[in-house]
Amino acid sequence: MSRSNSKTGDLQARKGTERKPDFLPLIAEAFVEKGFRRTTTAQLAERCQVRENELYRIWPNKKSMFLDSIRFVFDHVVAQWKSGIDLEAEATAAEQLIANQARQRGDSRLHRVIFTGLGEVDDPEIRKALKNLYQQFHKVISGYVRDHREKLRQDSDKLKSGVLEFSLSDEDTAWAMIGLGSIFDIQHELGVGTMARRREMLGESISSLLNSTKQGKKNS
Amino acid sequence: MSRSNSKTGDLQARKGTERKPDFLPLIAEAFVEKGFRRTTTAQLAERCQVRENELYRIWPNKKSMFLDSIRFVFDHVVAQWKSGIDLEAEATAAEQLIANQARQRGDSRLHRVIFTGLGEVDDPEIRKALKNLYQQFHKVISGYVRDHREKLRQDSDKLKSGVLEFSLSDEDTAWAMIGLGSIFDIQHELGVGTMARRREMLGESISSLLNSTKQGKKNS
DNA sequence: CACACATGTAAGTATCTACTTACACAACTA
DNA sequence: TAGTTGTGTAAGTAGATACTTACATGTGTG
Repeated sequence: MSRSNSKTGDLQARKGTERKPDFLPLIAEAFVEKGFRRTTTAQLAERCQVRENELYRIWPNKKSMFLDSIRFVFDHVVAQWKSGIDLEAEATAAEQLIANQARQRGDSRLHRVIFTGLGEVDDPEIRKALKNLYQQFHKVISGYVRDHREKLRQDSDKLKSGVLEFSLSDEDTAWAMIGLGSIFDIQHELGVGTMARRREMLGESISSLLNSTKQGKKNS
Repeated sequence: MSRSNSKTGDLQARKGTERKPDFLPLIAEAFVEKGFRRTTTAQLAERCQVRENELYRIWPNKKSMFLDSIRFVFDHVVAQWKSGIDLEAEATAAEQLIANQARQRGDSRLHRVIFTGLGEVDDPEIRKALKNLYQQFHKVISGYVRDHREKLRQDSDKLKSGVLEFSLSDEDTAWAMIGLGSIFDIQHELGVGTMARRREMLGESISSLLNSTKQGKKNS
């Protein structure tokens, strides 16, 4: 009867406060589906198959459940990115990320958490958590952009001399990629266009920004 | 004492149901600041300097106040765009729009309405209104992109033959521009980076997409 | 003036919901 | 066994808030 199995699908596997890791995925899922305001603590308890006060023994209030959920979903998304990238492959990580994004994006529905969170930015803690989330995303993606362009530069050196200079900095490019992902999510959420067209838009626009060089730009 | 002055700052200028155009800007402003859920009908009434039931004589419920506000803000933003564009100027409308965006964006805070609205997309009416809003934005911007590129093509013909072919379709470019605007708003909202850097990111990335041609793209 | 009707004021209601409290029961410890 | 501590159940509370109702006060029209 004592707990010995450390992880199962059984919600009774762990006891009391230790069950936080069991509950968090369920709670995060609820927030992802409904957002912060529209998710009630009663619903959260029901998903976890406990009473509300069990949750309040773990978290002090609903907001901290939400903050934990933001972090959880972020970790989940980044892990998903990394699992889809083969470092041995000939395509750069950035290229693989684009290809995967166009395929997977919309599954995680991270944006639901983010958008409803953005409606609560008056709260400094939520604001801070979201800012942190974006900055971490940006850091990861910037790294991919840098590596990608490094490789482009090396390939270019072999053919002709002259250093490649890109239109946008790696950092700006990374931000732009995040923005393009956002509009993809919004289109998806609202049912604008078809999935095929959204994918094309995402893939083409990102690779255009990734690869556009100053030489390649218009005259004047 | 009777109403004769049709438009003043005075909220008593019009009477009853006719005062909708007086109230709507104030209501829209409230939603822009706080979003849908966090704005209470009591606050709306206070802003309009009437009791709540006055508002309920005009609108059947809070949601339809929100729907009207979405349309109002959209009109406001598009009017602002157009007022900033000089059709006689040598720069294309798209170029002027970019320059103006980098300067003005963040004033309207349209995104607040949109983001909190995106948290309510379960509601079919709100979903529809937002979808419509995005599609109208897209239509306007697509037109700017088309005109801009038309001019580029004409200029190009004079110098050298060979038709310019752009990396992205006009439509995809327009969507991408909207996405880049979104991330600008998000950065602004969260206080990520400085305004100068955000502006640079927005301006550079948009003009890169606007002007990037297939010839200009990488080899292979 | 008298009547109909629109508008303003104020109080109320029903519902929702985050969070709490009271308490029974079981397990471990002395 | 007795006490303490942790866990589960159920009910409750206090506050917020969308929306309503009752009624007083004009206001225009015959």
